[in-house]
Amino acid sequence: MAYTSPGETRKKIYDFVRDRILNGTSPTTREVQRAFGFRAVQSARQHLEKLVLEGKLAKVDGRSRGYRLPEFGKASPPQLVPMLGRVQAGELTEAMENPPEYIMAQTRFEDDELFALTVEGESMLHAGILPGDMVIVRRQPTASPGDIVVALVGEEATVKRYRERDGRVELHPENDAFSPIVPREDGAPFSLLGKVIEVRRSVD
Amino acid sequence: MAYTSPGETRKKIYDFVRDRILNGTSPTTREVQRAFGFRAVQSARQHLEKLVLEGKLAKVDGRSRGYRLPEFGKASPPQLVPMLGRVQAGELTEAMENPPEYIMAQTRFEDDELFALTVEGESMLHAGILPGDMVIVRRQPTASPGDIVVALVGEEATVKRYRERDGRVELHPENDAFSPIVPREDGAPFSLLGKVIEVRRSVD
DNA sequence: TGACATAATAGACAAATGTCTGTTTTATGA
DNA sequence: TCATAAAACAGACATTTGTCTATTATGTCA
Repeated sequence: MAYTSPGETRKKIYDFVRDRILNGTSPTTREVQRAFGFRAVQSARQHLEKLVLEGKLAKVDGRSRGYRLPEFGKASPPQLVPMLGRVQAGELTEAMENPPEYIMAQTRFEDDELFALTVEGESMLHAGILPGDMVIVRRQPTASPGDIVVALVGEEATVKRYRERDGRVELHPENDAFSPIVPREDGAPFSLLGKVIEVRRSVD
Repeated sequence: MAYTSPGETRKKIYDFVRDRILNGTSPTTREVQRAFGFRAVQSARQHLEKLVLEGKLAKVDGRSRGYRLPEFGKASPPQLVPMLGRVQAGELTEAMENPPEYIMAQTRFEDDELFALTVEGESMLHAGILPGDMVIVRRQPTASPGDIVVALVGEEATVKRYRERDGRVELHPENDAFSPIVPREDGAPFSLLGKVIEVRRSVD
């Protein structure tokens, strides 16, 4: 390969490795070598090792494809959260047959505690949750007053704010056009599915 | 390893591989072998290849650490978006010295077009953007009416809705307690930084 | 120009890794 | 109980891959 000014090739190599890592697998030393047309492995290796010294890359010594993005070390690892299109009564069984869509998230909870839903209706408008928003939910059988929760009311899953009045559970919308849901009083039994821990909206 | 009922070990191997991939690197055949105490490489290999046949895993033949999550193939690859704490006037120079924090996103835009901000103030309350929300922004010098944009007004970055009236640009809040920002009229020059393409809120 | 750091090349070795063929053991269901 | 499929084991080979030592070429800067 032609000689380049110091740091010039280095930046390109960093971009290359970064892209490869984000796309699934860290490259090997020789893959970098070939990608840049080096005639010696050591050329690629020197650049990679220096990127590690500079802190731009991290590395697990000795392991093949051992280069990583240092950011991954600090943050919690990415999680795949299944998008549940329709919520079935009772159990929240994700349809494993037709492989569900996943979104990436980084939370402090376990993978299998999480699922995601698309919000329908405007009942939580005042809480900043709009129709079409995606909510990431942590499955839990109970909640604290003030939590925004997902509950199964009849056949439908709804997002509401969890309240307690006189020791009784109430699900409050955040929109004056809607009324609170109170158990027994209106005959609609509901079960708590979980607590909303994140809201996402694409305004693409 | 002791013999287990069909499919029992398979599920555990899938979970193991999935975890390893999400944590940075796909395992090798022999790493799976050791992790499960197989005395033969082929034992691990058989399970892995069957997981590929079942569609649970994807694979790049011949390459070391070639197993992947099939979801990655369908969706756009994850991107690292830098979180900009403070926005400096003029250029949005991300402080590369102190390595910035990153969040993961999946958009249809290029990596280097994106950055993220934390929203301050309640001027976009009615658009479902609350104080503390994180917005992912695509750098672009222009916008279309109706877009939610990030603009630099004086020294501060604000989120507003982009409007045009009589051929003049206006930045509208979505909260009656705030007033629109009109260039020249109130002497505050502003420059468009980009368009908000995603809103995220942690209600952890 | 000359000194020095960086970039690139050369060749090699041990270990890791993907892959293969064949055999043995166990679970499962008719 | 028997046939069948699945699970686990054995041993091996060709590449790939990380790593190393030494040398040559080029850019940078005084």
